[in-house]
Amino acid sequence: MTRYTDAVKLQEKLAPIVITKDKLNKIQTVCGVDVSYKNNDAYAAAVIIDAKTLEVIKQVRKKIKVKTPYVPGLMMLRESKPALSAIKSLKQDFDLLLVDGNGRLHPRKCGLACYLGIILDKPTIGIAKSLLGGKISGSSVILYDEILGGIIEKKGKKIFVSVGHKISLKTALKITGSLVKEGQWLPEPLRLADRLSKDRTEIS
DNA sequence: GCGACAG
DNA sequence: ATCTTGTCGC
Repeated sequence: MTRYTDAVKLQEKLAPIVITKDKLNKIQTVCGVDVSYKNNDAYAAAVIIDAKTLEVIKQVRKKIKVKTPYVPGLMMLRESKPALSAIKSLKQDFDLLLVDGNGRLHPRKCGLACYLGIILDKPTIGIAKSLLGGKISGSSVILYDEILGGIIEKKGKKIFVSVGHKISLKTALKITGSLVKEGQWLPEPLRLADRLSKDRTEIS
């Protein structure tokens, strides 16, 4: 029994637990999380912004050792620990989580965003910058005869939005769109977390 | 068997 | 994701 097989079974077990309906209160703060790599180190960044002004409220950076390689469909094995570490380091609550990776738009309908959403029990949205699977039909992505993702295009580039947890695809698309600043491609929480995760300054 | 494949 | 120079475009 490999680690990969266990991960696949976990995804199959969690997929039915994902809540795809709106179970959220007023969204005042949004947290974005992203991870970048350098050698065997993961640099995770989490940023909380005000959903209305898009101004940063709090941000944190975390350096973690990682051995697990990236395997398509099993990104949770490589990124969940660093991501959770950064989010916990914030020591501050938020209303919605934006993850750099897919939610239900995944071979087993359980991408990294679903995993983190369930673990944290938070409304969560998955945002992927490229397609992992599925067919594009208009502004939707269809996988297994089911619409599992939506598309938002800015600056000629697309982002693939899907449900992470406790939110509907419709609401996820609406909120994600409202978080994209004029002239930008990615929603603010992720654009900032992405930039911060690439900061290689020594972490004290 | 072959190709595709979030970050 | 990361490796990498110059180069095209606003």
